[in-house]
Amino acid sequence: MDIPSKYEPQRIEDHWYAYWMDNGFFHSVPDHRESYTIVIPPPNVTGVLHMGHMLNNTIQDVLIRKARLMGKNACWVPGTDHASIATEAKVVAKLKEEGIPKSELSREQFLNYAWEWTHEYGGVILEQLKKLGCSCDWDRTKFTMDDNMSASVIKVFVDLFNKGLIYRGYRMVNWDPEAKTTLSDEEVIYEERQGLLYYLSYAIEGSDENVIIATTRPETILGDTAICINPNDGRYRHLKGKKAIVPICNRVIPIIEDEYVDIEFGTGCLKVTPAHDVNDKALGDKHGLETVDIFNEDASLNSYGLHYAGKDRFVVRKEIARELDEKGFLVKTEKHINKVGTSERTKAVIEPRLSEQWFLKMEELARPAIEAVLETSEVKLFPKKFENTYRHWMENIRDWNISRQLWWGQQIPAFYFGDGQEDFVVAETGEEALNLARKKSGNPSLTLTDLRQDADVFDTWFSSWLWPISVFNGILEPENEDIEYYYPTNDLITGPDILFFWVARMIIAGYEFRDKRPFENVYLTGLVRDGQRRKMSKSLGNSPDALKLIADYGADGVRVGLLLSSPAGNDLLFDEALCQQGKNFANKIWNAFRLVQGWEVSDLPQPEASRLGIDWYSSKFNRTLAEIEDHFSKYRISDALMATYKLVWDDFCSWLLEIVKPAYQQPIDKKSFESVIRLFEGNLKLLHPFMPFLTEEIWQHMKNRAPEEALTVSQWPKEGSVDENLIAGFTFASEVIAGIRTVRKEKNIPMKEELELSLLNEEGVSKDWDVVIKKLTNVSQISYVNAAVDGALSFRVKSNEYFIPITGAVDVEVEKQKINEELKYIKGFLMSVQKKLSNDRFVNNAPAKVIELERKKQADAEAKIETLEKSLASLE
RNA sequence: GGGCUCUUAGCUCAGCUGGUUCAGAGCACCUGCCUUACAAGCAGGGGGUCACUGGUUCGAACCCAGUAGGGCCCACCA
Repeated sequence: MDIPSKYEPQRIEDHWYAYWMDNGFFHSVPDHRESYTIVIPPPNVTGVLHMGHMLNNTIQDVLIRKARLMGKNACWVPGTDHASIATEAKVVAKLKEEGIPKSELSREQFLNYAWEWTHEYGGVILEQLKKLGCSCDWDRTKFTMDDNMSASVIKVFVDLFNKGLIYRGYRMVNWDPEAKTTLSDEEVIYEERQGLLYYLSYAIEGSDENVIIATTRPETILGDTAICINPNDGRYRHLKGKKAIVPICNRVIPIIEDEYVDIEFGTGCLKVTPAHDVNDKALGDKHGLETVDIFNEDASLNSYGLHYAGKDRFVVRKEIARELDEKGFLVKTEKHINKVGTSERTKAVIEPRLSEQWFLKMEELARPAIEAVLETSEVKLFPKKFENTYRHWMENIRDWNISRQLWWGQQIPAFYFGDGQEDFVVAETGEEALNLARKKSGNPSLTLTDLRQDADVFDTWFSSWLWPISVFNGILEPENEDIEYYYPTNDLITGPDILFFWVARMIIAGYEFRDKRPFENVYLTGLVRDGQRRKMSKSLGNSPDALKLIADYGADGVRVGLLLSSPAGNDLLFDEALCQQGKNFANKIWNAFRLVQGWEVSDLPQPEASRLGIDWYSSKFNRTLAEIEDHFSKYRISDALMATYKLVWDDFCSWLLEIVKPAYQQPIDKKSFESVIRLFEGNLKLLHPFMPFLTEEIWQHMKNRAPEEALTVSQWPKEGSVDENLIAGFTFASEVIAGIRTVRKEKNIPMKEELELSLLNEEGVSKDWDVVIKKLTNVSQISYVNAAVDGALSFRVKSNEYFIPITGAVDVEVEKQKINEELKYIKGFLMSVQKKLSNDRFVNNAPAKVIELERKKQADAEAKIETLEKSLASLE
């Protein structure tokens, strides 16, 4: 046989991928067929493939390939995200390595570097997806900063501004002093850190009294503008209306009252620093306090920091604590664990900071998106449990801060023409802006050079929330053929970690800009974790190299490995052993193919066993097909795979092929051969979404096929009839076969030695399957008897008793013991059934169907006991 | 602190919303086999008080309450 006995994925994967591409199988254009669309969650343009990508892209490919086989016009749109802060951080770091600080570059120079970087590394990840077998329509590849993608973002912003949904606000935001930008709440990660609680003494103006205040951030006292006590706190009532003096800077600040203050915490007395704490800001607004910002944008102190000006906040914390101590203001310190917000990207400690930002009002926008998921189910989440989290977030949604103090991204199209709060206009182009500005300012002589564009860019998600629309250019040309045909898309596959960042906002955008849902189903995958349940991450070094895995196990093996244990929404505990299982499965199929391929076909009559086996497998196939469809409809991809796995490995390879297989070097009859090939092809179709490379290879090997006959573009099997009698008959026969094999094993009788089989047929089982039993167990003849056979080994299936005469003595005692054990069990079982049936309340209350079943159980058990007792008697 | 959710075999999970597909699957494990498709394999086998405690019911892995221990989301105390 010239086909290697081991499947060698490396040999064929690139070949078939190129073949599919050359024939344009993944490319879609609108036509008369029903569309099936997936838009890829765009990975960061400079990213590399990690296990999370592998998992969710495999799932997407399974769905898209299945849809393609089902005759739909399948379109999977790939692309990448500019990921403003992540990419900018990388570029800054790279430039820093080269000795170029960002501060020395102009915006244009920096952007040149960033684009260079993007072109160099961008799209690496897309090439990696090809290795995995992803059947994306690469002609449609998009990048969130492509010209028309950016133009879409700008247009949407202007539109929302004109609708009155955008405003500028002086707000407390999460400031990343490292990246010198704002972060959204979602980009802040809270960490528990051991810190100190400093007890500071403030003098009361015009008295000898002091008040002690606890704080974790002594450096912020320079920004204090009030002290706050709880009006219900008797300890401080006498301070009402007095003033305190801030140590070191000696500012005189009012003592105010507010129930916000927790009497139990610290000393029950709070220093208020409106510029550097969200809650203090609220207090400040409420009580009309002054705001003193003591930080520069890199979180070093400004001139309000007095002699600490220019020093970093953490340095100042230590130094000021020392000074306070020396001057007698520091009463004591205590250890204290507090939660510190850190930047997801730069890990820097977040500084709450007041600044001018752009906001999008969300409450109104969110309404249709809430309805769609929670009321009308126009958009369905899988698994459903995420609807609760979704509800919670959406019903408490806050306005979205969409500006970022970065350069990499779409620059906000707001143009300032003066220094007043309202001296700006918003427009898609400079020309339009100029027109508007002339009108608004009443100054017709304004020129473009008088306009100053806002320096900030949009939050990345402000471009990706349009993704399902903008990839089809549906914002700029709302009625183009593509958007009308492909939108709404069908399924979205992504991780639950970006449910709010992305999924919820896409739903919002879908209704706002298209008045339609962006997709129907959202499949939320789990996170990929390692064996110790740790999240896979580069920093932990526990994430395997995706490409190496593919090299080691084959793309199909890795795909199967990933899917085998990843029910929707459950975390996937990744273990390379799973890929090994996938690889083994691929090899199994490969060898089944080798077997069939090696058969010599001849014009012989079809053996009865083969006919029966083939009919049985057809039924089994159809029944499993229905199960698989059911699993797919519920997005239970791993169950669909497992059903396929068992069908192919157990039913097809272990049973059918063994039934049909001709004796050594004997030819096979033509009819059986053709049937087996047809059934094999059916298997390949079921397998193809999971294992595209292997199945295409075998498919093409089996017959010479024209390109349009490729498996990738063939047709998913149609539902067929299921003969339950055949399946039941086979199941019974397989138990008989297992019984015979067990006897052989226990008695060490080699397969080569022929056996004879007799049976007491109490079940009234048909003799049809005798031919199959004979073939698979090397039984020469099966005879039907009326009484137990002496000196034979026996076993039972249901109420049938089977006898195998053997040469040499049968150990009667062992046989008796076995029968007695069975008797004991079945009698116990009968008792429990009888107990139920003699319970009047059971008989009166249980449904008739259940009672009938119990009666059948009783009858079966009694019959079996009779059989057992007879054979016991025959052994006496 | 608020909300959601989970606990079934050594591991990862099913168990379709009380009753023979009720105790399952895959992997792992054990025992035989290099049987001419496949040792990446074949055949056979062992293994679970369904977290715990009560309750409802003729009947509970499944429903209710409580306990213990995980996980997720949101908010966040200076």
